[in-house]
Amino acid sequence: MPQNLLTAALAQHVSLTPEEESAFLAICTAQQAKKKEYLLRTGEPNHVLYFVQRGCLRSFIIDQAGKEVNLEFAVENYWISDVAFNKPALLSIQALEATQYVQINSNAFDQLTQEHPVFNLFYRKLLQNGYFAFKKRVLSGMTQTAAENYRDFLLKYPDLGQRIPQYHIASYLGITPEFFSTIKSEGLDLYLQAIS
Amino acid sequence: MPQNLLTAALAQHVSLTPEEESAFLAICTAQQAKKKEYLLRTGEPNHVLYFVQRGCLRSFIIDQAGKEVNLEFAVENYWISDVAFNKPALLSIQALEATQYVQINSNAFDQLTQEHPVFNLFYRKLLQNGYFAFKKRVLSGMTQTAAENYRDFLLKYPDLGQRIPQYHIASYLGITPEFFSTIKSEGLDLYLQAIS
DNA sequence: CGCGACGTTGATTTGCCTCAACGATTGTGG
DNA sequence: CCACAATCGTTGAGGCAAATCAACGTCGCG
Repeated sequence: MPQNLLTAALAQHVSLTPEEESAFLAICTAQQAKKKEYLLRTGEPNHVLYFVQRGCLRSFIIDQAGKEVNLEFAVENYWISDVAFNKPALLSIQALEATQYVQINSNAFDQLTQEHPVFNLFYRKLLQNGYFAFKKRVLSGMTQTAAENYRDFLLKYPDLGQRIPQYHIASYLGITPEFFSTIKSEGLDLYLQAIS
Repeated sequence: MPQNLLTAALAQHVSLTPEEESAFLAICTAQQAKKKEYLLRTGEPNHVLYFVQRGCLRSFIIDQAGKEVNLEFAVENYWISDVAFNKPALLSIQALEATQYVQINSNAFDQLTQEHPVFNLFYRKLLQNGYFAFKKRVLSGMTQTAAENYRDFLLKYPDLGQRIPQYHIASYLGITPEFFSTIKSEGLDLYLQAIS
């Protein structure tokens, strides 16, 4: 199992003894998904946390009009999951590229935290980061224009624009592919700003 | 100290022994704020979690254009805080009515979790609920019209519209007071739908 | 009583969407 | 290995949602 990325991601949040680290790795299972493969579908029972080692996953819903709306992308070194465990999933999760990932069962993780309380802190930090990111995104959605949100996207996912279809990015930004196309052609300057 | 609401809010998430409950109450301090009083300002050190017993708090930022943008309201029985502890605050928190609340220091809470691990679970649930709510709000922002978001607001805060100035609600919805006024006059039917 | 804060209304403008058409690229079966 | 279809990105015309700006009425409060 290629554990380097995963253990590095752990170390980013908490420092672990070798025992703790191996107890954690014991509840992880390495998986791979082909392009377009579903890991989870809305309504299915949901009790898994995903960590991407290579490739790209997306989470999305289908809105009232029947359109897919992308909520998040998870590329290398990202965690992704539905919103609440042990309930029917709100989101669907799908691979956009051939993807190597690790999955962690939430019940096994709960057990792990009882034996090794340090993982409470780890999970808390994970949650706080996600919470923080989405609070900021709500604010961005209220205060910024689509072109500015695109600039933020470029900073967060520098190379993803070259890896997946553009309409997925448009959907993530909450705009149509047509308007996204317009933004890009008008706003090359924004890109230059972003990478400078 | 009026503890009934607070202990009920705890019991909603975890079941506690009398010892655990009193250990929790020991780190809570009851406070009150006058209308318009600030509990926290952007940039200040931030290490407090708030629970509202009576009245109303709001969290907001000032955007690039200098306008206040409301992120959340906390009325009776709501928790509210900035996004990350022990960092300069991103948000400001202000009372919109005379407010009774309880504040909990995050460091004291950390200590509490070490003595009583059950509070890890409590905090985790609090975080998950908040995370969940904001993920849904990002999606709502992308898929719904302002009138539909207003309907959601009415369901979440049934009487708040009668308690605070309308422009605060407009700001929370991400629209101008003028357009909010238009929505309301056109969309009384939406309200009737919402309460039915 | 008078002033300032608040809500409303209307005219105009902007951001973004819908629909339609059209190249370019990809991939797949023959 | 080619031909054709499907997928994808782009462009343009027209339309709707919401913003901006300005003016005005109302109310609560000093």
